[in-house]
Amino acid sequence: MTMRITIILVMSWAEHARTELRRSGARSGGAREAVIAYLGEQHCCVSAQELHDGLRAEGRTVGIASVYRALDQLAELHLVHRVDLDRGLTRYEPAQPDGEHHHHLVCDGCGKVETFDDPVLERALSRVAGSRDYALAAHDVVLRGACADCRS
Amino acid sequence: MTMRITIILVMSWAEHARTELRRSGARSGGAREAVIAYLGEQHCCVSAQELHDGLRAEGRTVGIASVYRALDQLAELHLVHRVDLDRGLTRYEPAQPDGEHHHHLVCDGCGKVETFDDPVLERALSRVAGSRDYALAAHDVVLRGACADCRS
DNA sequence: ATACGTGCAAAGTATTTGCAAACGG
DNA sequence: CCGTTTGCAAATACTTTGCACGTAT
Repeated sequence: MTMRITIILVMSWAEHARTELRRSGARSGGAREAVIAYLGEQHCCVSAQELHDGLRAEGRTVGIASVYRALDQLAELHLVHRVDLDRGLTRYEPAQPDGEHHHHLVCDGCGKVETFDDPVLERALSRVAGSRDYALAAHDVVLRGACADCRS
Repeated sequence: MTMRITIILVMSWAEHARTELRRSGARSGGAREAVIAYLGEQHCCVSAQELHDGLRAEGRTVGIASVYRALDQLAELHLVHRVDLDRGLTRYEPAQPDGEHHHHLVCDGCGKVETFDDPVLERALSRVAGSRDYALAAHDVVLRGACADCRS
């Protein structure tokens, strides 16, 4: 008789981020920990200001400079993606360790942000990068238009 | 006997922009004219500062505020596209009247910017927008990576 | 003539940096 | 202890706005 035991190791993004930070030689501190905890609960991108305000609303007061420093550090380790949806405002979202990601669809009317992913799109992007001999590190795709509600 | 005369009207982007501005009810002035002339000579996107410096180098001194105002107005009429390649810095490029456009490939190493366009990519984007019932107004695609030179 | 265009300076917004104090390993 | 992290304030970078004056139509 054979028994097969499968252990599924589920590590949340926040845990993953803490692990990678430790591995990179960083110490831990309250401000960055708060940023990680907050980001881990987001399903889509947030701006530094939103993050700052969100933490304040939870009672954790963190200097805005520390928010930016934490985000920089996380981006450096590829733990967050920077997303530019509005000009002049950077948004950040947790990056999945397995490279899984999505893109954004923004409604010009109501500002609503939806996400999507599309294998054909991804293949087209890889093909373009390959044909120009670029080692692709990141890619951003933003679609803008009027959603069904805003058109009716 | 029938004679068919085909007149191919080639209008430069700058001429087209002037025409559209006039049609929109705008008057003409030195600052905006300098911006249009400068943009018309660009093959790819430039920032407001680059444009301002470029004009100054040519001896045409234009207030930076007028540069921004001209760019806003041109963007409003869809005569220029705004392009975000770096966070916190908007670039502008002439928009072809026929909707023809390209996307950008940025080298993380040397900062070089190349352009590309790809029909498969465009179709994939249209399909995504359609499936979500969005009337697509614009789309931005930026690929980032290391170019062949920077990898060797 | 009258609104639009322009330049300057001031204000605004997002982000970064200098520095001294607090803190973690 | 010693180097990292943090908060504050000041600095920076880019862009917008207020206002007085010039200019095109």
